[in-house]
Amino acid sequence: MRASQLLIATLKETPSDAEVISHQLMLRAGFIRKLASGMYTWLPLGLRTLRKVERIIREEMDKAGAQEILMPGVQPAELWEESGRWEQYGPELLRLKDRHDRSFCLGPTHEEVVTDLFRREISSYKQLPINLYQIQTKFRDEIRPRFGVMRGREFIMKDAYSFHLTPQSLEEGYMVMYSAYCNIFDRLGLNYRPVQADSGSIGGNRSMEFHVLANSGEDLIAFSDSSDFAANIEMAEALAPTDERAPASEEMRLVDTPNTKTIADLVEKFGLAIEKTVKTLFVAASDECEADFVALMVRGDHELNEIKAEKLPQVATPLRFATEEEIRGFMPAGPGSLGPVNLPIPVIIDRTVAVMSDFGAGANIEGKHYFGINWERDLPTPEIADLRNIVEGDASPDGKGKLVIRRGIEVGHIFQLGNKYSKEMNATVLDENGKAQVVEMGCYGIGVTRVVAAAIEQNYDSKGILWPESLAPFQVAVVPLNADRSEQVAQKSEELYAQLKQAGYDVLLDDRKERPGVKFADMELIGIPHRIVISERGLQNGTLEYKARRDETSRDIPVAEILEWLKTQTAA
RNA sequence: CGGAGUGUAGCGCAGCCUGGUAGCGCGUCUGCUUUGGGAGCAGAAUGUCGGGGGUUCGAAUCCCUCCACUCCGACCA
Repeated sequence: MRASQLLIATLKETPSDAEVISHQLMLRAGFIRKLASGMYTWLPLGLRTLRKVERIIREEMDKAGAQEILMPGVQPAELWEESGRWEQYGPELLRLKDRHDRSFCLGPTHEEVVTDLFRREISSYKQLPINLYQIQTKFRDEIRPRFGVMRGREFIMKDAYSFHLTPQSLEEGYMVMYSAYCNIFDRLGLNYRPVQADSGSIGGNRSMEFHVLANSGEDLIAFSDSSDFAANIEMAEALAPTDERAPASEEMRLVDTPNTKTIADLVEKFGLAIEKTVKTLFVAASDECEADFVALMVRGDHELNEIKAEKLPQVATPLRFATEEEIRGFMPAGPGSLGPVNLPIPVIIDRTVAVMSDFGAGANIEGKHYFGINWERDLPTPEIADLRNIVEGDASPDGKGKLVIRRGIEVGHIFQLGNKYSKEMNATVLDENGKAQVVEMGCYGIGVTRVVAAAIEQNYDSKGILWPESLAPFQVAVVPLNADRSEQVAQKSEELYAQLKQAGYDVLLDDRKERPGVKFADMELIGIPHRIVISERGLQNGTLEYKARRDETSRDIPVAEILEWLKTQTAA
């Protein structure tokens, strides 16, 4: 490709609304432009990188035995009503009507469509297992799009769906996808980790996320410092403390605590150690609970984990916190003065709370707290559960080592859905006895556009992007200096350009009439991994100048050896 | 959805408080010079000051309203 025929829309200044580095660099390097909040146009350079990501994904999916299809971006409401998600999905699902007033949505995912396809086309167990995938534009009306293409509303996703006769077959298919994903992220040159994850709104059983490690990541991941355990913080189990509960040493006493609404206030005004305080949170109860609300308690310095809380049978799904009004409706105190003593509703305490002694909590009397509370002595120990988010330094749930917390960008997610959709939508095949069997499903996603941003978050310097070889829009930049004044330079650069193309390289010839500084700066900003400079000065000595994007300095290579040299560099 | 903020040339911004002919830097165009790290000089083009309404002799500036975008929050009792 000739630079003179390429839209190189680089920017010197950083657009003011770009927060994270990948967003800034994608704008500056001329990869994307914003059309509306969370929606971007991909410019030629950006599209080249996007296509490289897609190609790697396609190759590995095909190698793993999946078949590519393409489903519509707009989907009929009927399918979503059938699966129950028309009701469930909420405002993130962008709904629209056609001229006949029929309801549709912009597809945020394609379980319904693919399941419908399956039940129409596949009827025998002999056709299983099967894995169908597509690379498609999705639309999710995110509450708050941000960070450029990292959390856009419109984005490209590779989504695959597998169908199996038995859970064992599903497990096998899942593991095939697991290794395909590892191959994909290896080839993309990313520093990533597979982590145990919650299956979220899509539903189902086993699930793993693939995270690219980066400080700008929106997810928190917990790793063991001495095993390969890794889990999303939402999922990581907080083990019960190994310490026994210390014996009571204080009397329980009622203390006046006016205007003390928060744990921080309590710690500050009354000198209570934060580890000696508990938070009491009221959440809506499920139908199987007699009361309207349930009280959940975690230690003052811990956070409630909503996903864990939601899984408790007594707690309503989705989790909903009681409003102050609701609390005052049946309690003589408001939030800020709540605690376990004399509570008229069921109480569930975190494992850590269960081993606390001599602790402080609201007295359920406005403006008063009890200090020196002890389980069993002052009140019976309530039901105990794992309720909190893990914190750095907690014991690893696999019993090996301590947990470290890092940030990650979720770029892939694999699930075992089981029969959630196949059952609702009656996707069955005949088994060898001629009986209809509901199939088992798996689903496997990769955020294609997000991968591009994530790669930049991991690979940049003060001058611009440092593309991994496999993602760069071009592998090699051929940069002639002052070719318009030197016939020799012009000729040699054309010759080298042709040779490199011939040799199979993705090469950009910077034939623009620009000064050297401009060319260097652009090529570095864009992040092309290899640069060959052709100058009159060099040619007089019979050399070209080679510099890898990550190198500090360049080196002169004899003209005749440049192809051989480049081969050694790109192989590495 | 709650809170805060922004909207002025392609990009980055000043001007607004205190109403009076719309500015700066970068970019773009022309010419000359320059030519190994985002050039210099000279000249030029470019604006519904987000939209609508109001106040006023006069509105980018004050008031009302709508829109768009950004940030923070949306369990921390």
